[in-house]
Amino acid sequence: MVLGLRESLLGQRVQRVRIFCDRLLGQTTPSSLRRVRGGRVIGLNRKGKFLLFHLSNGSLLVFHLRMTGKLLLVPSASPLTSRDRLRLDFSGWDWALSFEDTRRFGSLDILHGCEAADGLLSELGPDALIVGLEDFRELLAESRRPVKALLLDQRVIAGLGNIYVDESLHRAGIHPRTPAADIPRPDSRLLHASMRSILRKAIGCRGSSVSDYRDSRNRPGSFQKHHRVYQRAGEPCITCREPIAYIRVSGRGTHLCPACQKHPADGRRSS
DNA sequence: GGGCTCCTGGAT
DNA sequence: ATCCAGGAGCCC
Repeated sequence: MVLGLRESLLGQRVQRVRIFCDRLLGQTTPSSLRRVRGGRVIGLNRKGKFLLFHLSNGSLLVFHLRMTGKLLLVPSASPLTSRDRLRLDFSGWDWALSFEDTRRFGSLDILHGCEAADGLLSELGPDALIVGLEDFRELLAESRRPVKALLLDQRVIAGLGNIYVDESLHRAGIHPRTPAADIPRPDSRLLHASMRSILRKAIGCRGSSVSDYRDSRNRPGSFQKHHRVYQRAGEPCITCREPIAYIRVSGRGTHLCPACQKHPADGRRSS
């Protein structure tokens, strides 16, 4: 998402911001909206699941798409629809940025100057694509929570969601309920590697479109074609043909292969 | 940890 | 009608 937006938006000057959703509006103030106007997009980055628009006037727009959010480039002349939650117009450009979000869980925070370092982003753990193997191992070693819960916790490690956690654990052969600290060194190396390669590949595929995700040019992602467990309950495991199971782990629907991903306690319990 | 909440819509 | 969903914050 960032890559696609960056090539089109970088250098554009914000002409106006319109918000059509009370929830989104509640997160902003009229004065902070005013301060955004006239700023040029000088940087577009990602931090975990947050999208950061740096403007030349010191404003920082922080989007989070949550489950159903989309940032779409639309012709600036295109009429507003009931799906539009926000519209960003740019000076002298025939494209606009539209934020659509069926379930309205998405967010926009507008920060200025030094505020940018506070709150929100400061709580985030290291990005899953940046954290090194040894730091990753330390994060695991410090907790006995189920490894799935740990990987989903953005304060521990930022950027992973339900799909990529399930896929990473499957490829590393780790049961999602394994206490993180119990993961042996060879397995944590595997997990670190699979997490990185899956995220890189998924980004290359422009994400996974389980239902309605679209990139900024309204194209679905294609990584769902490479899912080995997510939404494959009952279908044979790619590696061992065992049917993929569906369970609940720390409140989240979880897909795994019961044969490839053994829980360490299973052996003890059955003997 | 588990459970509930914020929302809307699709599948069954 | 009921269950489920790419997320995450709040409560006990």
